[in-house]
Amino acid sequence: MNHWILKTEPTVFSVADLERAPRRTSMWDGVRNYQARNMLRDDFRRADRALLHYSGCDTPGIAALVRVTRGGYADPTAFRRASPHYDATSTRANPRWYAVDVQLERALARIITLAELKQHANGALKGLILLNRGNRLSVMPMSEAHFAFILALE
DNA sequence: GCCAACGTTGGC
DNA sequence: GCCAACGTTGGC
Repeated sequence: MNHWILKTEPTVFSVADLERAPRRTSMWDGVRNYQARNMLRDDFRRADRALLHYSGCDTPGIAALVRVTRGGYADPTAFRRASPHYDATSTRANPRWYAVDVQLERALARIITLAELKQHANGALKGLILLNRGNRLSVMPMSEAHFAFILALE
């Protein structure tokens, strides 16, 4: 089983959106970065677990625990002209972009802030991609040890 | 294939 | 609002 961090701006997509969704499950779509795309397409598996990370907000940090319920499949938003994520170069026969489905396992009792995670950047969380300087990836792999450590901070 | 310019991300 | 970092674009 793989472990992931999924980054989102809470004003765009939040834990509340997952709570409202049928079966608390949403498509994770709109990713338009090749490195992230490759992970969604090739490495995401049903039953993988992921931490939802809020960025671009007052208090960046980990907000929820989710489960992957469907591995990579062609991102349908790339096919829709009206979608902000529309990409004419992505076709059903040869999709360029991929999505996965995630289900909310639970919101965390509190936001585990990025500032708090950084305190462990040279210790237990050494190597965590989220903490890399200038990191902009919206989908990141993480080790099971890092995953467990972060949850234990809750 | 190189690389400068540009746009975007995202923490602070 | 600032700025560092990065990805993409496009001219050559």
